[in-house]
Amino acid sequence: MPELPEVETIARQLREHGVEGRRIESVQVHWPRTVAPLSVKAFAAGVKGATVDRISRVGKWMVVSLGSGWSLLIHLRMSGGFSFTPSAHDRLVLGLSDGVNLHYRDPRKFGRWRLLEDPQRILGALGPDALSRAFTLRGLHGALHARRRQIKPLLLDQSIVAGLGNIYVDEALWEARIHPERISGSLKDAEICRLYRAIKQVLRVAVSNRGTSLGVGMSNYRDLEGNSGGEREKAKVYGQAGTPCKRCRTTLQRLVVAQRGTTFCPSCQRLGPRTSG
DNA sequence: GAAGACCTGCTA
DNA sequence: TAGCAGGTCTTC
Repeated sequence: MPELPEVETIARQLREHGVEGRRIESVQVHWPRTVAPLSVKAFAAGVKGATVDRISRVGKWMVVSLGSGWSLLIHLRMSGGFSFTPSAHDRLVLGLSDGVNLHYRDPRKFGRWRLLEDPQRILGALGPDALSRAFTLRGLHGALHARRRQIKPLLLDQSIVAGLGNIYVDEALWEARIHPERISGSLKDAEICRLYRAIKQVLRVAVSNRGTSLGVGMSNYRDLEGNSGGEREKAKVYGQAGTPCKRCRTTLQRLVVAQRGTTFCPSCQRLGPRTSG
């Protein structure tokens, strides 16, 4: 489910709901793999009694800094989410001070909670966060020209830039008019510039819309208020194969790039030089 | 790189 | 019933 904008939305809502400052009084783990490689016992022992100091986000990781000096790093993967009320797929429940229960649900059980003394052990492997100042045009240019890889899988690689997933890569490439299979090292300066701006813009708009919802297949993204997000309606290409391109009216096409479903405009996003016109 | 593994739920 | 899904990790 979540890419950068959804994780950002959830982190903000946890803060707005006053989770920061609360003490974790109880821990229930219903799906032990969620906290692997720690045992449920070790995980609970490390978390119980700690205070939630700060909730932030790096890439797709939610970072919960604890009063103990340790950090809880939460990755929602495909279907993780939070609620203050129980639901069918609760995998972990934190009992907070003042009787608040924070329920982590995750139907597909891919999500992971890591308890670490040094969060850099995980965050250090990430590239710059796509919405941070550390992600620069120069840096993107260098990363693209340093390799010869298809641009889409490169942008999905969290060690290059952190936060993009399948939806926003397709959206950004459409916005920048770049074919998803273009080789990174072949992109011209003007294209890289368009791409850089498109990534920032697409993510900023999505954050201001409080994240996205799939609608196709599993529409289980819900923010803490139970809203499904508004970005879906505004997707320019994701999930829109077969409909006209919003820029040129050409029918959007679907293909598979690096094993990921991909939608693009065959007219706006060309692989090679135009053969005519 | 590519394919499989990890999982469940929804749609065709 | 098969096939697909917003993500990563491991193993060829």
